[in-house]
Amino acid sequence: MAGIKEISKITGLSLATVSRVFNNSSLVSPKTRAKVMKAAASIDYQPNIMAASLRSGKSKIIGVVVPEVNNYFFSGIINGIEQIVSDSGYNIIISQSHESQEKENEALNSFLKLQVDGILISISKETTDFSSIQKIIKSNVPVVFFDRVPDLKNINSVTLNDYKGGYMATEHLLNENCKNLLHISGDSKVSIFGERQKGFLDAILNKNSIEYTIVELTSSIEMDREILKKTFETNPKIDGIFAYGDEMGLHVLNLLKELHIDIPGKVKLIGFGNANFSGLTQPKISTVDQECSQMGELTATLLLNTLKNSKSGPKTKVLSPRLIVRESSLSTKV
Amino acid sequence: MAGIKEISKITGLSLATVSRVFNNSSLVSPKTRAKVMKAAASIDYQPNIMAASLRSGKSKIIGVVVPEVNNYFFSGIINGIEQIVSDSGYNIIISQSHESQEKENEALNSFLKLQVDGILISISKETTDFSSIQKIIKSNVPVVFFDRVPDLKNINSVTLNDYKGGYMATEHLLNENCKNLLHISGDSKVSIFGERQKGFLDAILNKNSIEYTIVELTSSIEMDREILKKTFETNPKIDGIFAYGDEMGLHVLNLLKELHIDIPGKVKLIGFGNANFSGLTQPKISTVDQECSQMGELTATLLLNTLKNSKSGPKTKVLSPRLIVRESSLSTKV
DNA sequence: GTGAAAGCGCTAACAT
DNA sequence: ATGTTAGCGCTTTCAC
Repeated sequence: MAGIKEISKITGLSLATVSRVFNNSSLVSPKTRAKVMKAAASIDYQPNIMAASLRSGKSKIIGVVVPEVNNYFFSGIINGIEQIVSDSGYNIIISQSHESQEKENEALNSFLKLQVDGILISISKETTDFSSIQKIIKSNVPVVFFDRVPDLKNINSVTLNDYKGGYMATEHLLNENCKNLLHISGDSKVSIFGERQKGFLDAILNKNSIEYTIVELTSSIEMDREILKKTFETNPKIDGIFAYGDEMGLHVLNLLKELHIDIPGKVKLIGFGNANFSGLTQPKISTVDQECSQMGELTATLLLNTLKNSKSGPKTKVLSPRLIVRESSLSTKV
Repeated sequence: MAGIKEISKITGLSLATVSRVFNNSSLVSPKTRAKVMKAAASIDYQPNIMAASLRSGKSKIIGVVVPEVNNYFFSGIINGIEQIVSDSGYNIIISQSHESQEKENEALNSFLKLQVDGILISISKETTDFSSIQKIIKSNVPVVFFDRVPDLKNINSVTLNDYKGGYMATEHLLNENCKNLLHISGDSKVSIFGERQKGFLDAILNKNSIEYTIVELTSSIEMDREILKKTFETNPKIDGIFAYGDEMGLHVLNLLKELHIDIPGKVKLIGFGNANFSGLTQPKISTVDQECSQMGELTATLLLNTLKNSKSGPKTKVLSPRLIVRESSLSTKV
């Protein structure tokens, strides 16, 4: 591995000067800079980040923890992050928690050992013990939470207004003349699902003659199907469904087809998340967009700013969701 | 940041001894080891990987480059890799090329600067210039290619037998009595798509009275739809379609529904990749499974072995695909 | 089984 | 504008 020493030898300049060239210090003459760059090219020089980090205390690495990478929403966020971070000289490293508290802690520890300069994280559904997270915060590594945030004070966060999203989705069903709603909720202890549920309830509040059911599904899809089947049998008057996610929406679509219940004829359906397949189903699933790319960009920007002006106090940003009306929730075919 | 020095101070032992404890050197007495561990726990010690790497020349980091992370296949591979690597003490860092040669090179360079111990990569569709890759290989960082491999000699690789997959898919359509086949191909210059196409052609070879068409789609989905529409108009006798991927299969499904052509009644369809949504469509899409998890595991194992026995010569592994028959290709409804 | 000391490649005072 | 030098936190001979 050819290093800075080699370049110093070739050019006859000191290590310091060579180093300065690569750190864009203004205190180098153009001639010297050119000479160094030429030598660097000739030996195919790659700066050793490890050494630089060790000395400077800055690794130029940002750690990102997401529950799952194979997910339209999170991968959209990652793309947003990459976009912002790419020309700032930082590298990002991605870890998946696979919705496990343990793996999340492992990832966080790895990041610490790697001396990352900052951490971006959306916590797992399972995470209820925030001690690891608080350890990180105390260790003075800046953290920005996105989408799924822990219930802690004084943290940086970028979230979606899930309450509003739930409200909008429900309101849309009501506008389409649904009278008997079903909300298929995720685990309401997870912040985002709880908020969507609240939005659902508040949209119905004060509306007359609207009935509703809520089922909270947290198990396997096979079990969920059975529960839903029972729900439809018990409650055949259901004419509007708000599913907490598009994937669940797709399952509902298939289940109702099996039960020979027409969507949107008999029952209207709306999902959440604007997954890539939601516009490709039959009928196309109405949904709520989560502005993932924007969320990624904001999250990264927030961290980058914190990295610049060390102490600026915790910042919070809440994005507004966007209703996307497609075929599954419309009485009039499009 | 509490370091090894701190522990040395607390325990009264030398730096060397403390270091040995964390490196599982056998030359430490159990008593000493216990004392060190206790001290480490008391100050919440995290080893500094940067410093260790710098000194030892081993970063314990493996870099992974994939075209896209939001993709059932690649994320499956990543999971496979994680599984193998997790209890080996290595960290993995993931970069996306987004199918761009330039971003791929950037990722590779970042890895080099980070002094990764090894690289796992599936090259982008765009990559035709292998100079960056050859640079890495020459730099003695072990590389294992998976799925999409460059046309180079003496490389480690784990691939799917895409030829066989194409053959199987086509044979299946023939067995279902299709007489006029359409193969929707990806860019045949990309190794995997070229192989699938060859498999398609060979399966038809020597079969009597089978007609076929191949369209190679490499542009946007809107353009692709137009091309396909024309193809069906020009060639109304098509009764079997082999699409190079499940996403394209889904598009075909929707397009044919618009054109009021029944699947599988009038036309049989098979995709490739076993994407997560392919079993959730109406009808469910028949496909070819790529054994992604197994591929990830093998890829990681191959690298880990190379990392152990430095020079063992390039290894090559080819996996067999698995036919998954669902509704879209069956005459008899399931 | 343990310790002393050199040094990995680079940066950042400080000096010139 | 350039050079000298100390040292980041750890590993690793070599000595005892």
